[in-house]
Amino acid sequence: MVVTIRDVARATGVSISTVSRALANPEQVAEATRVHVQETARTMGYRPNRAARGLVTGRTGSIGLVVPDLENPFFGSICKGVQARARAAGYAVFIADTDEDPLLEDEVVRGLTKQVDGVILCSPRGSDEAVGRVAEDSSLVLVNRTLAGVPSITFDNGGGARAVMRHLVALGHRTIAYAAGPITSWSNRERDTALRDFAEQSNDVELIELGSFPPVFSGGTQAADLALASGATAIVAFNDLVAAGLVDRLRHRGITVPTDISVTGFDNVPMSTLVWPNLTTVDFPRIQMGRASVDALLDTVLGRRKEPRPNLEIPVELVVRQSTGVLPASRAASA
Amino acid sequence: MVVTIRDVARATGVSISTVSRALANPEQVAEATRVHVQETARTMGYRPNRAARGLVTGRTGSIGLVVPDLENPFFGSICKGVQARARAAGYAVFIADTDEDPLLEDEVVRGLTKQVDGVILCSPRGSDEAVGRVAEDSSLVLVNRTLAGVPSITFDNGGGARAVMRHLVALGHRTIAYAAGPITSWSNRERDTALRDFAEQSNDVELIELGSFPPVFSGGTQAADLALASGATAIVAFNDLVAAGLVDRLRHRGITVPTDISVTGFDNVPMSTLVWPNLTTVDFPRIQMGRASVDALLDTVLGRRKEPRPNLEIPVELVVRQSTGVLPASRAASA
DNA sequence: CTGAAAGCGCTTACAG
DNA sequence: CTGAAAGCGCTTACAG
Repeated sequence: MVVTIRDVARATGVSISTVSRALANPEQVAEATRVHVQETARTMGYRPNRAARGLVTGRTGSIGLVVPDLENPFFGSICKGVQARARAAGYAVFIADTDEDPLLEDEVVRGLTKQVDGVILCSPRGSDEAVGRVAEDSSLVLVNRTLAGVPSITFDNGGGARAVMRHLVALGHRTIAYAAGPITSWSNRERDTALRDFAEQSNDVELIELGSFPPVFSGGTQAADLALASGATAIVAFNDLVAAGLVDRLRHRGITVPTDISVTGFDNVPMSTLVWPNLTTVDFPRIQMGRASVDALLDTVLGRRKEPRPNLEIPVELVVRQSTGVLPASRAASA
Repeated sequence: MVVTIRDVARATGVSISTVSRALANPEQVAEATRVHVQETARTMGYRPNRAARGLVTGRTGSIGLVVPDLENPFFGSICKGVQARARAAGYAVFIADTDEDPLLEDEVVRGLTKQVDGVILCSPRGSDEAVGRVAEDSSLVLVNRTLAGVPSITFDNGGGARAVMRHLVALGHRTIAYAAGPITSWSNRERDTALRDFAEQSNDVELIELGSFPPVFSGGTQAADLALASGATAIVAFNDLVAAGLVDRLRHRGITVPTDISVTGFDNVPMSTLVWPNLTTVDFPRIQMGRASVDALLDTVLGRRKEPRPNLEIPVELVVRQSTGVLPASRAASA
């Protein structure tokens, strides 16, 4: 039922070697033969068996993509970018969801490594040691984190955090709270450090660290009361979900955003324009990151690049919407 | 660098046949040999090359998953379910995003079919003919749509629609509007039919069809003004995004949900609890659907089931939240 | 420019 | 219970 190279050879009257060449290295075959073979292959619906090809070439034509949670739209977008670019390059994509479990991640990557030419790993949780070990026996590109000696792509978290601070300061805010994400999160550390450095370098801005919260809606609910008690006039949330939780809890406490207090997020997930007020946030071009990670992987897999390219940082952009406003006059004195 | 069955055979002092058996069919090998081989294989970090195995067995150990849009959380959840169940069954998952393009879908499925044992196809857009043709030369399971002779899994859209109607009628509503989704959408047709049938069978309920809208936030924005003009006291939206757009536009028009008018969605996406008021909606257990689709595929691929199982319908559940309320007294007369 | 042959890493009748 | 051999569908030196 399924047509093989042998069927095409028989139908064309040439050897399987010639069929193989006509399809994979057309320039090695006489024009007449080439055309005939290609034509026949197409009408017969022949598609080379990739597994068989991979066995001899050592290339599978597939890449692996490992993400912590497919349900999270952040990773969904990355998948989309990876998928699109991989297809354009003729690669198929294996996907694996690690459920935020570092052990599962390790197991999954190892299971995948034989079946693919390289792996794109979105691993916010795994330890440096675990990731480093994996990098030894497979071509790896890290997304959203760095590790010495391993190519990676990250967003410019620091730049985003500074843009947020500049924006809030321009609106008159001087006492700013940060509702941090998981301490194990690389993104969180980058943002936190940039926020703190910014505050230290401007002598009249105070940064209040509210603590670490789950990176979800209820994390924001928790953080809201602490933020109010802290006396901050603006709250920087670890991400949009936390920001949404903050806004919701503040409303229940009778506080209006942005009239009474300003709130910002990170990520610019679609939801950020669905809550009211629309969230001021930092846009992370996730599809672009997905595409870039495929390029980086193919660079190393195909040996297209001689000098190692340790990390590529993707610029991000502040998106100002309705959740930030000028410092309320009544609070100006407290600053 | 990579360890093959030959390396294990050499290290163990047996033939590669025995190594193969000890690993794949342990009961065919003497206990002592089996233990020794298994032990050695493990310490050497041997993993059978799936491509090579597939070449001889005719089974790839992989399945394909084709979705219209990975960025859409609805499909992200399905992916997650598919992924989890596939891994549990020892299968790897190829993923493909068709960008809502029926032509690309066809091409992608054909490209995949050689590399996998079967395909799970989430294809709300492709024509019956196109899908039928694909079904001929690959093991297929359809998600969220049916087609004669092809196994499929769907949600009980009709049951969900009826539950919504019963709920609204119990709250006193008699004039109910439907903001429909794309007319090409199978889910939309199912919901629409059930809503209409329900209205026809109860002699005092009127269903007003507002027309077809894009299944996104702005679709709801469009529908809101039509709904208001229609005189309906409750609006059933095609999905949660449309419902969110409706609520938002109604607020801008000075209408309060649910005091003045009730709104419901479908899907129960995470966002439905982030908008205010939280949406009354119909929960679709998407992860469960992902898992069920893998089971259905393996049933046919592995021939585990003799009689064909044409369609499995997954029950759904009404989730009552804050966007629906009793019919306002001022409007009771108009019903 | 083309074909015969070897071989990629495995599984599985077939003998013993 | 175990091994030698054939073969899955391809690619690629090696001859010609």
